[in-house]
Amino acid sequence: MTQDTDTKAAPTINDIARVAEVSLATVDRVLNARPGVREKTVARVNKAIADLGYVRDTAAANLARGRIYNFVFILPSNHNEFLTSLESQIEQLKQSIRHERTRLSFVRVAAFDPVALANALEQIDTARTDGVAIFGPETPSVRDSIAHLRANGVTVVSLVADIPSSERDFYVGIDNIAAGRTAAQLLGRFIGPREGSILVLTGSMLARDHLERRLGFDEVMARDFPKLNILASLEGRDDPELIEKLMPGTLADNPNIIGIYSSAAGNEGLLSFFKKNPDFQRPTVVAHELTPLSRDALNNQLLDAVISQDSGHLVRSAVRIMRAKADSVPINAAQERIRIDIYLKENMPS
Amino acid sequence: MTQDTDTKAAPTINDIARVAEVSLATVDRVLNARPGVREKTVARVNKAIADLGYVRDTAAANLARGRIYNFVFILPSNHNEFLTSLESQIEQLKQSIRHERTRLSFVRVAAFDPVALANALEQIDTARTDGVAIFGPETPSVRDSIAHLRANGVTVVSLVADIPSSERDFYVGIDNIAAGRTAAQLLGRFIGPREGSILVLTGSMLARDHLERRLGFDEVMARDFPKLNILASLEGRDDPELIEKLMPGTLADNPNIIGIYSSAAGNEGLLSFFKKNPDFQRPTVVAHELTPLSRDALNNQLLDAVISQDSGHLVRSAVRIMRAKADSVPINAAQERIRIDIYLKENMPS
DNA sequence: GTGAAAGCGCTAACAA
DNA sequence: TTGTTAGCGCTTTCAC
Repeated sequence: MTQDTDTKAAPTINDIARVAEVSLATVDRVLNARPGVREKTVARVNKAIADLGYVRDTAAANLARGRIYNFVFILPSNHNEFLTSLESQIEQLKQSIRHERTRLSFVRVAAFDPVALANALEQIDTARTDGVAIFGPETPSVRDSIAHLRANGVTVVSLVADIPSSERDFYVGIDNIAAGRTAAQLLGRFIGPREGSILVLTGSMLARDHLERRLGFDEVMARDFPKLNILASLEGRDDPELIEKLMPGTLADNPNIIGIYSSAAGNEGLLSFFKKNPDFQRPTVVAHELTPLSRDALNNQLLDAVISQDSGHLVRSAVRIMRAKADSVPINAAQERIRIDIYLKENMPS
Repeated sequence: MTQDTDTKAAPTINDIARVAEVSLATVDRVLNARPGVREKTVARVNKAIADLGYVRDTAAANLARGRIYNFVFILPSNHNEFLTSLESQIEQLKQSIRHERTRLSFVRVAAFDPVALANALEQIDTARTDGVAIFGPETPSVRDSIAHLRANGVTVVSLVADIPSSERDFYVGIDNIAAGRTAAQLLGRFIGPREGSILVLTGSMLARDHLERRLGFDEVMARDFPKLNILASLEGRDDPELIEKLMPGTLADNPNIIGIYSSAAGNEGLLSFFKKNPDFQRPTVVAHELTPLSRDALNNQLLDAVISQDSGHLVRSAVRIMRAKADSVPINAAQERIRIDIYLKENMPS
C-alpha cells in the first residue's frame, strides 16, 4: 500500500518572500526575470525558490495577468478530407478552450504556393499574435518570414510537413520518412511472394511530407522487396479529377501493377476510379489519412490499410506547444509525438 | 483571411450578477447548484448565464477552492513490462501535475485475485479520495466494492480491462475484441496463402481483456482465414518462466504451427524461448504491447508486428476523466479514446 | 531597487 | 433567502 498522504500544501510566492526576506513584488520580478533587482537579492530569492522547491502556479499567474493567447493556423486552401478534418478539429478546440483564455483562428493560403504563404506570414500582426502553426512548403522567402515572426516574439510551429531548415520552434507531425517505410513494409508483406510493379501516387514533390514519404518507401522496398518494381511517382497535386483522369493511362502503360501506395491526398480520385471500374482487378493498396472516404473504402475492401495521423492530436498538440512556449514551461515530448497510425478495417475507431 | 478579432473579454460572474440583479454569492450558489435560492432567482440567474453565454473559469474556481484532487490507481502486483511502463507513467505524471493541485498514488494488488482486489477497494478512504482507476478482474465482490465507492462520491474508472457490468464511470482502454480482430487480420495477411496451425498465448481467461482478444481473434480467423487451424489458448498467467517451459511441449504436439498470437503479457517467455533455440524456424508472430523487449524483438525480426496501447495516454486519460468528473465538466470522448496501435519495425517511435 | 496594495474570476465564511 | 467580505496565488501599477 503505497498510498501516500502527501497533503502538505505547495509553497507559494508568499513563502519565498518570507524566507528570502523580500516583498512579493521582488519575488515576482525574479520569477519573471524582470530587470531592476540587485544581483544579491536575485540570488537570495533564487536560493529560497530552490530550497522550498517552489513551482509556480501557472493557472493563478494567467488569471492575474488576464492574458489572452492568440494563435493562428495557416493551412493550404485546396480542399480534401484531411484538411476538412484539421479545420473541424481547430473549430472544435476553439470552442472548448475559449474559457482557457486562448483564441484560435486560421488562414487559408493557396496550396503549393510559397509566395502566397510568405505573404500571409507577413500579414500576421505580431503584436496581437502569440503563435503561428504553419502547414505549407519550405522555401527561402517562407524561412525569412518565419525568422521575422520569431524575432517579434511569435512562436512558430510547423504542422504536418516540417520546415527544418527554418528556425521554427517545434515540428508537430509524423516522421514522414518513417511513414513511407511503414507503407512499404505493409504493402510488401501483404503482397507476399508475387512479383510485379508498384504505383506511387503523390501530391507534389515540392511538399516536403510527400517527398519524405517517397524516400522512406523506396528505401524499404529496395531493402526488403527487391523483386517489386517501383514506378516513378504520379503527381496528382492532390486533385481528385486529375488523378482519376491519369489512372487509365498509367494502368495501360504498366499492365503488371500489383500494388499502389497512395501517399498523399489522392484517395478520392483513386477510389472513384475503382468505383467506376468495378471489373478492374484491384491491386493491394495502402493509402494515407483516415477520413470518411478511406474508412468506407477500408470497410468495403477497396483499401487494404491506411496510414494516418490523428488530426485532433495534431491541433491539440500544436496549441499545447504554442502555449508552453508562451508560458516558457517545458514540453512533454512523449505526449506531443504524433504517432504513425496504421489502420486496418479491424482497428478503425468507431 | 478569416483571422477574427475576437478580443472581447468573456463574461464573468460579475456580469451575471449585474444583469440578474443579484449578488456574487447568489450567482455562485446557482452555478454550483447549492440550495437556498428561490426558484425565481435561480431562473433569473440562469437566464443571465444563457444570455451572456457565460462559461465558468475552472482555473479560477479551483484556485479559490484551494481544492486538491486525490486519485489512486489500482494495479496488479505481478511484474511485466507493461505494468512497469504504466507505473512509470503514473510516476511521471504525478510529478508534472503536482502544481495542478492533483495528487496521484497507486496500490498493487495480487493479480487475477478478485478477493484481494475487493479488499483493496474496501480500504480506500472515500473521504480523502476523489477517484480510483482500477486495472483488475471483474467479479461480484469487486462490483459491490465499486458500488460502495461510487455511493460515497468517488469516481471509478476501469483501466485496460473493462468492468462493464459494474457501475464504473468510464472505461479507459482499448476495445479488446477489436484488438483481437486486428491481430487476426494482420497475422492472416502476413502468413499469406500457407496452411497450418496458429498458437494463441494468453494470460488468464479470467481476465476480461484476454478473453475479449481471443473472441475477436477467433471471429476474424474463422471469417477470413478458414484454412488456418486455431489451437486452444495456452494460458501462461503472464508468467515468463511458465510460458518458456510450456513452449517445447506445445510445439512438439503441434508440428505445423506457422503463426503465434501472443495476446497477453507473455512476450518475455516466448522471446526467451526463441533466443535459446536459434535453430527453431520461427513462425509469423504478432504480440501485444510495445515495450523495450518487444521493440528489440521487432528490430531483430523476432516479432512481425506488435499491437499496443499507449501507456502514457492511458494514465493521462484516466486522470483527465477523473478530474472532469470531479469538476462535473464534459469529457472529450475523441481525445480519451485509446487507439489500437499497430507497430511494425518501421513505425516504432524512437 | 524595493515595497504596498489592488485586482484577476471565483468560493466560502459570516452576516443580515 | 440573500449579500458582504476576505482570500486563493500571482501580477501590476504606483509610490517610496
